[in-house]
Amino acid sequence: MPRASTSISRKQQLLLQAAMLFRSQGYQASTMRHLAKAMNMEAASLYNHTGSKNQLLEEICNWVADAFMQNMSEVEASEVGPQAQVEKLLGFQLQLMLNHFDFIYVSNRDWKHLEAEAKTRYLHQRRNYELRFAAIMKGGMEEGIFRNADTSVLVPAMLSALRSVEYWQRNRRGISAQTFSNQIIQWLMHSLKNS
Amino acid sequence: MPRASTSISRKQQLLLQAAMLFRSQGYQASTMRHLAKAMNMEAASLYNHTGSKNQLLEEICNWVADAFMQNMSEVEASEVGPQAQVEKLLGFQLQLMLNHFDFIYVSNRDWKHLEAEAKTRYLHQRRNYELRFAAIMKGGMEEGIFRNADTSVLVPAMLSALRSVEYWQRNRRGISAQTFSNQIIQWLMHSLKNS
DNA sequence: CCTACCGATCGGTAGG
DNA sequence: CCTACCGATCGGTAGG
Repeated sequence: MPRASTSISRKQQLLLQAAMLFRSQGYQASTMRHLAKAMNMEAASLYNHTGSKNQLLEEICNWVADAFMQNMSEVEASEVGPQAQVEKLLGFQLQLMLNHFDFIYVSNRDWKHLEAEAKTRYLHQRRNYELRFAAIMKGGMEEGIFRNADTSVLVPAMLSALRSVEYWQRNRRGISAQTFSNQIIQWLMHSLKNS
Repeated sequence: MPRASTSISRKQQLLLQAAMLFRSQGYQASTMRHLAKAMNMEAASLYNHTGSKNQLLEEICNWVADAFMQNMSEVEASEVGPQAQVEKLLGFQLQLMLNHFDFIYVSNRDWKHLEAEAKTRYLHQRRNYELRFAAIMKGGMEEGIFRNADTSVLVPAMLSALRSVEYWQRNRRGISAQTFSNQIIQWLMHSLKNS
């Protein structure tokens, strides 16, 4: 949840640093002492800004889930055809993954360490996102715009394909983020074509 | 490295249990005491079968990397066209992912916890696999069989798409592993078509 | 925001 | 393969 401008609150800094640390070391391997160092304070002082290490993870996952759901709602509200909706959705998701890589990476990998209720909520939102994505796809198939396929296979496969941003981030090949994003979208949209 | 038949050695059992535990809890969150329980022994006794917890991870990742490389070599040796080679490669990889899910999942997520040399070796093998995959793809593009694309984007995207087996494993939808595999391959091969 | 500190747990060893 | 145990480190609290 980075703000564009100045005056970022201490709490926001903490969340940013936590996401960065969790991404590079993994949630379990990340220690509050290490996080404290990144914040230039003692470990004990962190507890003035968060209730626990797990709460930081929860806030990261919640932020990501909310962002996904907001994108979905915005796309559904747009009065365009299935093809444009899917393209818009993929674009939104890629922008999210590129601009907030640490957050998405951590939520994707470390949601298993959420506590029971938070984990259930997270998984429900994920499932909901997939179902609404599948609904758009099905609409497009019925209109004959997309080739027929089992959306319970195709949608997860498409979403997984987007995770190749992880490859791109690790060793940014010559191309820009925007070019990368465009090529992925172009390939995926082509893969749906009916011809 | 599960054997099909009986008389599986104690060491193999340990590796299997470790992979299962690491997958469900993550490497860092998995304790030797928990692993010992799964093996019906005390934690100290595990050290008669392995040098350390990290060695177990290393053996898991090595086994996976070797399996990938063997598949690639077998495909390269086959005297068929690019289209059949890619299809074969995808089939091999999916079978591997479906039959040895724990091993692949752990190596995909927890290789970061390998020690320096092992990590370097692992990443080199991964990179090598991707490059050889890309070479096959380029061959197909030059022959006009595949539509042109930047393989440094396309190959990681295809490999990422295969990771949707994780979705399938989590909540096996009505379809069988073989049907799932066929549908993914069909979709990916279609996405490469030049028309 | 810090000093001081604790109870729990971890990977691993000694010695049999 | 077990009992006994250790040094290190962890998340978190007390009290200011």
